Amino acid sequence: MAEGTKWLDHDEQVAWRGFILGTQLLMDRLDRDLRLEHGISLPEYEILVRLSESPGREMRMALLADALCHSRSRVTHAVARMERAGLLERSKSGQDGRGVDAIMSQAGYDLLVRASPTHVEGVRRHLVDIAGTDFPVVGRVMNDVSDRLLAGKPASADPRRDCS
Amino acid sequence: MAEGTKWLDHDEQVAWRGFILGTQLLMDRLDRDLRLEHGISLPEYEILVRLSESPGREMRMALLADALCHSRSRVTHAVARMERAGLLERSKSGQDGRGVDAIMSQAGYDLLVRASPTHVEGVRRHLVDIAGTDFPVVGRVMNDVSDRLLAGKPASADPRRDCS
DNA sequence: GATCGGAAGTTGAACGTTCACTTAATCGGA
DNA sequence: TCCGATTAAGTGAACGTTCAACTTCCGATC
Repeated sequence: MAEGTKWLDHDEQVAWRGFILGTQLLMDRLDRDLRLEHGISLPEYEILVRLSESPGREMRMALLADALCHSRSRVTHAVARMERAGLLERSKSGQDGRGVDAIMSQAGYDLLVRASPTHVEGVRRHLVDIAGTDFPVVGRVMNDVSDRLLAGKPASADPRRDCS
Repeated sequence: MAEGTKWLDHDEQVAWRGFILGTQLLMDRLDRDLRLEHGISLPEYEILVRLSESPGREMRMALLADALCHSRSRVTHAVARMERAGLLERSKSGQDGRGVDAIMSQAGYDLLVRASPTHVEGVRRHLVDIAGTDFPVVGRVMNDVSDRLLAGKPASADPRRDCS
């Protein structure tokens, strides 16, 4: 124990375990609520959100992957499942012969409209309201954490488009 | 959009997305580091930590599940894999004929000793140091989130032993 | 001292993610 | 213009978690 490692003191330990447990319980809860009430998972919901914010409600697969910080493979599988469920369609992108656009369907948009109150109210009830005036602090810290962990992996060549 | 839902304003939205992305990247990174350097996942590491803190370095399966807030089934599978890997053993508990104890092996303890610097340094570098003086705030918030989400589900009958 | 409800743990299938590999299309110099 | 490198996307197997049974055992009740 006398190596160079600087261990966590008691308070840090309590904070860290609270962090791990809290995030785990929070994400589990948000996921569960979406599944039970709308038959959709949190990752799927996030894909719908990104598509809905993109012009034409469509997005290149790679852009979707970068925005969510998911692997290309993961997005391929997820989009394939969602296409089977009728939430979106795929079509070869015009410009780049390799590219594929994921295009939100009306059913997908309708589902998002129905599901978003569930999600937002969950986020409020289980995090925002509990954090109170400290919520901006938590947000800033976790944004810094993201920035630090993203630095060094330029991900995509497009500036300002990585994991937004 | 004119229902009762109170949507997130711009700053809240930025904070929330930073939170989701930051926790995701952080956990992925800690998991990856443990896997690459020690061939163990973060959930497996957490099991080793709990066992190491328990008297006799052994723990009832249900206690382990409650402490980590994992399902019984999940712990059964994880412990089975770790037993195969020689990190621990299982033996029927004396008192309760239904009970099973997970007992850390010397190899498991040695692995924990080797892996913990990796983990702790990762937590420091990627979260504690970045949060700086705000880290206690983050810890308090996430502990409150945990408490709120645990309230209502007494989990185990043992007071003060739920998901510690 | 039999019976019924519940708790502890396991099992196997289904599902979603990761990983390594493959295919196809584009880009950038020689 | 041709060729090698790179990028976009998909594929299928492996892995870990969830879910719904299921078995075994405890404990309370009458």
